[in-house]
Amino acid sequence: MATIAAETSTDDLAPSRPQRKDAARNRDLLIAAAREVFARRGIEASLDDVARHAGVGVGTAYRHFPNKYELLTAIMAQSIDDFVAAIEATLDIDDPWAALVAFFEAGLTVQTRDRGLREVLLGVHDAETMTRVQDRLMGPIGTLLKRAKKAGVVRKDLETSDLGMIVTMICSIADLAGDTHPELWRRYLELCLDGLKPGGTRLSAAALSDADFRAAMITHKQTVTTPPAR
Amino acid sequence: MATIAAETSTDDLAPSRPQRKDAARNRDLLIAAAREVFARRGIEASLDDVARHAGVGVGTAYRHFPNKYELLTAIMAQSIDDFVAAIEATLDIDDPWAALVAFFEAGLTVQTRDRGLREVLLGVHDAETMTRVQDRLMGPIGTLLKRAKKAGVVRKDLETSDLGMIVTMICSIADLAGDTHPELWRRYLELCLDGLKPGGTRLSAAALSDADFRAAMITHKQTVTTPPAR
Amino acid sequence: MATIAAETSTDDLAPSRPQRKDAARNRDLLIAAAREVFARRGIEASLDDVARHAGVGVGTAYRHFPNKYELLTAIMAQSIDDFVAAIEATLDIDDPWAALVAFFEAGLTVQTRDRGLREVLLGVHDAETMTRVQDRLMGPIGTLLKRAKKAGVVRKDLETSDLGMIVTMICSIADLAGDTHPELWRRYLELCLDGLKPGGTRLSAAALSDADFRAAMITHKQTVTTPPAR
Amino acid sequence: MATIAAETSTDDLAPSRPQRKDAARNRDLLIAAAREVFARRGIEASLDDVARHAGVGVGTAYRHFPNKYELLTAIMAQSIDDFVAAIEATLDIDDPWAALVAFFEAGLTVQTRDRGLREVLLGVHDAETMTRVQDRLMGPIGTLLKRAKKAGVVRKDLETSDLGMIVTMICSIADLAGDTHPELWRRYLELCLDGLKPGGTRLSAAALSDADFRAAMITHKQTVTTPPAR
DNA sequence: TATGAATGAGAGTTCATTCAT
DNA sequence: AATGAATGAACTCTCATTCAT
Repeated sequence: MATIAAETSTDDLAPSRPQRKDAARNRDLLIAAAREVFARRGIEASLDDVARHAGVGVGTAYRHFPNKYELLTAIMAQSIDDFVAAIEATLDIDDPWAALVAFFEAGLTVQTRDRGLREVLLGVHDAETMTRVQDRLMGPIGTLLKRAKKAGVVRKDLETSDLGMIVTMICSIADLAGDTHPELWRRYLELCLDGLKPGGTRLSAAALSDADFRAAMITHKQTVTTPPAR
Repeated sequence: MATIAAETSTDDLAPSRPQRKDAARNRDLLIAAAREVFARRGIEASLDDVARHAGVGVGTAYRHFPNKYELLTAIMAQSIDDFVAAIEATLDIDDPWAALVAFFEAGLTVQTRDRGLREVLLGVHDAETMTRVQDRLMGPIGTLLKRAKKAGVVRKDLETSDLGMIVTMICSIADLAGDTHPELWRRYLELCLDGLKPGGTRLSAAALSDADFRAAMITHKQTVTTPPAR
Repeated sequence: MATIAAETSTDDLAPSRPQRKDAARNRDLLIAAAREVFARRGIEASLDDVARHAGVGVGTAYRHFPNKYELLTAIMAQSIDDFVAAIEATLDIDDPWAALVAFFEAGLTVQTRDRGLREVLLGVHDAETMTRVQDRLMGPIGTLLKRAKKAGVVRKDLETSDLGMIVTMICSIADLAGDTHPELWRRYLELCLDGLKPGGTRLSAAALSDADFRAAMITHKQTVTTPPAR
Repeated sequence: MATIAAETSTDDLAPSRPQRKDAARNRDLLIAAAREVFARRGIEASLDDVARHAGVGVGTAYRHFPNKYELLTAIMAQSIDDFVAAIEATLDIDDPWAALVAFFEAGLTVQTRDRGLREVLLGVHDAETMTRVQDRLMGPIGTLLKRAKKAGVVRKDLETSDLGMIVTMICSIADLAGDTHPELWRRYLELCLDGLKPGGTRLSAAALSDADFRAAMITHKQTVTTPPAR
């Protein structure tokens, strides 16, 4: 619900900087292009590609965003807003199992469509973004799981971190077959869901604690994008 | 058991080609070095690094492999050798369920240890090697699955491609937590295994056909470098 | 006294060109900003910085000056105004030696305070402005020198160009120590002054002719940017 | 005498790396090109220019030197060696005044020919190089001055730092007129030398202490080349 | 006329790939 | 056959200059 990213505010009262017409348009073009390019080719795509895709020069990209890293962060802030919003919405579903299923579907629908987002949520991009995402998601996820457990619709040994891990795990289906079979992930979600139901065999490995899970999503690769540079 | 890679043939008599042994040795050195370097730093590591690690010049790498990308493929070939051997070994296990579990464990044990290998498996587009690998794996996997189905220990709607997908999917756990929790993947394997048992809910998405699965592992994303490009 | 730069003329009656005043004001703002920015950061500072400092857009800078380099030249023009005025004032000093000393002090006081100005003086290649400046300076300097020679307070082999060269030369002291020892140049001026007195040894190299001196200050090094380039 | 820079050592005993034929040649080409380009255009010249001048690709430059900064440092080490050697050689001159004159001529002959060297010796490049230069020069310069003073051939109020300042100061003549009148600096050296003789007027500003002088040569500009980067 | 957004060439640097030795 | 030097395209980022508003 809350928005990290932009504020296309009421442009009638304060005419502080009216010029924004074309600039705002280009900014939007850039963001759209970046979203598309990163979604398709991953976050290693070059800014030249993004600019070309937007139909502007590289310099324009650098006028709007101080560097690739910030552009990525800006885009992802939006995508993550959508992501979080979709997940928070599932809290309104009464049936605990349906809510859980909805949670998975929401998360996966968003992530499977966007390779860049997947990479960012795998921690390839930066710690800060990840932390903010986690701050907003761990609560809702915990709630969802608690309710499902209380209702007895999931196995008792399931923990919060498991849900995150499972989403991430199923995401990788999209890396393999996303282009040609964009809905294939549903099959594996359903398979996994069956595994989440009560009555499963004892799990030999413990789940990550919440702290470890958060750390795992952050400490890791991080090779890709230049860090904030100071 | 069978080896794709080396052909340590026996022409020690004709002194005309004394290099043969050295060449094979260099090839192995390179593959070993590549696996180590890529396993640690991912496939973005430079070939110079690999060559240095192998104690040979870059040129030598290019004598053995037309490009980085074929080297990557070759690595996979070797790993897949191990992998295939391990899997073929599971055919000897009488209990169909135990055999299936052994299959997963074999595959995952190999792949979770090697970041580069995982990236290659998710990203390679060398049709030929992939094809060869698949030629060797699809049979055994099919057999494993058929036996499990006949014994009634897995759901009927499971298909061969599912097993490959699931291995790949669980692999991604290692991307997240492999460094700090190297055995965590077992938890999610067990969860998935519970989902494979009979009595699950109907799956809404069809599995990939064998052909599509093979294509999915091949057609693909261009993570590495533009291929030969002319 | 006379001003190259501004022409705050008086057309307040005809409302056809009410901008005239604003334009002149902007020009002055720009020059002031440029001098401050360049004085502090050297002439490598960007025009965006200068414009921001002046509180105008870059475009405005380009309306007033065809390029960075002409702006630099204009700065010099202003400084030279001060410089020339200060120097002309020394013509009123009766004592020929005191007048000469006053000339040096005037020139150096202005130039040692401004890194950008020094860089421009060492590096500008705008023939026209330089020429105009020289037109105004060569006369007074010649007069000063002539009087000093006639009075026998300087060596006979001194020529007009020498005085300019010496000023420029001593300026470089400010590049070295201007920040921490802003008055150090006086020491080297005094040393040089002692060298200008009669009775020195024969000079092995001829002074530049006035024409060559003017050319030397003009023909030149390209520190700034490639000129208009088409 | 001692050499910081290279060691074109005895290539007959240890054939450690024989391949160096072409590589060494290119390295030499690069150094020669760099010296020429930097001497002519200053240290802001681009590595592309240097490489083009050497007839090699940029990549080659980067094979031999990790970055522009190191290339510059390497070149300058050599030039500075020459510089220091030339100056040290003047210690062998018996006549104190002649030695002093020789010192100035040696320093200026080298520096006036090379704009890049001038910039480096003005502190534009890096602190370490400067420090090393100073370590080697302050001693000899002090000796030269002491002898001249004892012999009574220079004014008593002259200090070590003055000699360095004067060289730097006269160097700027080369910035102005070096291209067209490469020997003009001699005129101003002679003028200054006359000013150094005993009997001058009292100097109103104190000389820099040795420490301040060293600091002045270092703390200053430093904007130009990228520092070592960690 | 003033603005500041857009442009694109150019700088430093890396690395897959080629080729002389 | 092996080496490692050479190449050049590509990447990120800056800035003088142009141009639509």
